[in-house]
Amino acid sequence: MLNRIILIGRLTKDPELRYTPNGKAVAGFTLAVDRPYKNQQGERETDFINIVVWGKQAENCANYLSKGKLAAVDGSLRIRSFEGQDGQRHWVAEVLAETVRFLSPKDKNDTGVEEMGTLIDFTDDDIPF
Amino acid sequence: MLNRIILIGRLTKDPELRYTPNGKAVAGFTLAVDRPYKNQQGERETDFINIVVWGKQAENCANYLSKGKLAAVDGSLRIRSFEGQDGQRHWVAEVLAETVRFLSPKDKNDTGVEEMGTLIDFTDDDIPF
Amino acid sequence: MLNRIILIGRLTKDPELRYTPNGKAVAGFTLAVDRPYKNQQGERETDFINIVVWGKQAENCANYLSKGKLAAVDGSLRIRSFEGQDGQRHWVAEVLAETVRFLSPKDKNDTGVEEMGTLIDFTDDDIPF
Amino acid sequence: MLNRIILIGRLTKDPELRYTPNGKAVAGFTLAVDRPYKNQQGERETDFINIVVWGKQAENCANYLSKGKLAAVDGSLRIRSFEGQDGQRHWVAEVLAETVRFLSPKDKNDTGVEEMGTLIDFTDDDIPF
DNA sequence: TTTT
DNA sequence: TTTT
Repeated sequence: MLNRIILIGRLTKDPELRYTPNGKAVAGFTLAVDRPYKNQQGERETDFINIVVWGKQAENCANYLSKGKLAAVDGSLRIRSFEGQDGQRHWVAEVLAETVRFLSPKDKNDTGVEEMGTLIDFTDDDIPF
Repeated sequence: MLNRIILIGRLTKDPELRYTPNGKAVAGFTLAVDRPYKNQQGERETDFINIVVWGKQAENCANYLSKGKLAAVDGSLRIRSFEGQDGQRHWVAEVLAETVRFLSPKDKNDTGVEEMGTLIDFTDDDIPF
Repeated sequence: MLNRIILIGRLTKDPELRYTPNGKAVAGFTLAVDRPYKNQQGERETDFINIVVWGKQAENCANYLSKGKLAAVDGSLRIRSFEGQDGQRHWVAEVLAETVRFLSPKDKNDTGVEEMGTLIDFTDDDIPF
Repeated sequence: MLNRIILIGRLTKDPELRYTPNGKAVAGFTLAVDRPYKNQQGERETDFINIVVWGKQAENCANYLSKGKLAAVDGSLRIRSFEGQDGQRHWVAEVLAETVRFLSPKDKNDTGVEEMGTLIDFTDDDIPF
């Protein structure tokens, strides 16, 4: 019915870019997202969350993101079921990104932010009321 | 850079449906969203938030939503500037809905939920990794 | 850094309520969240997402939610690692709910919505600017 | 019922820090949030969104944020009504921040991210199922 | 200009 | 009353 997730974190590795048989680009990477509080042992914990992104944005991610870079993801949570090597059914969570934003400055002498448009292009007519 | 808002509330009136000169449908309505806590006077407060939705979803809202109905909106916050009747510049906030969900059962003998697809149709190829 | 997820779906079973050794209530349930689009075979898919909620809200969920009821969850995504029965390390995703809203009318003759306050209580002083 | 907004943008000015009569800190600032697409004139538009944040986080914002800095805000949208200088009732939108994240590196030779914990501290007991 |  |  409604499924919306927003994450900010750092890439654990460079993105992996693949193409489907029909030539559509798809990129995958993992985001390390620190929890805001410390646990009972006084240590900060981190969730490692798999991200999948399609099309032009996948190629942009492969070009502009790399290990350690800060990124924001806006998408939805998918629970994918797959057959394990043990013949068992397993589930894996991944975030299907609708939008990815690049939050790390391009280089150390630059405070700018590499940005990426969404692929969805709303028409911005005047509203008649 | 990133602008995402999710609301659940009740319509204060029936939606208004208009068409732009180029024939594009646009609907507007106000959502009454109760705050989760009481204020110092012990009363529950409410935010009245204007929603704008375009295209096929606008027509669906006009058909399926009405005063008092419960709805969820997923979209972005816009601050629109306009010239007041006093010649002054004013600002108004409104939510541009990307998705609207109808949460009120169709009728009293039904617990189902009227649902509306998004207009954006992701392709769901197999992920090659 | 930032981890926010909002879901609307139906419970696949009644919530399970437990207590930790130190007497803290915790409830678990699974939400069936339909995807907004159909897949290539023309069928609607569903994500089954595990929810965990603590404290007073856990007890409210156990009292007011049951199989098939519609609920909204606002929380964060956790990836928990555990030792499988096969001695292997596995990961499971779950949503730690900060807020749960009950969206199903109490009974068929009622269009009202059972609501639950958040546990977090902001003070609502006047803003001095 | 549910009111959640997540924004990433840049401060248009330094934050303003005030204290209520009862000594509670409150900070206000405006976030410039670029829209992801260009309008019909081919220009990128921006929403200027007022943020309010209370308590310890208000003081952290005053200390670590300044004009031009990148920040993420997670909170709720409030529509506040006030008496205009013309005796008229007006409405203003503002975001009550629950969490603010500082996304600009501390200085040019540092890619780190200044971070701020939430004030809300979940207990992280083991989940008994 | 406000809904249950 | 606007940021990069």
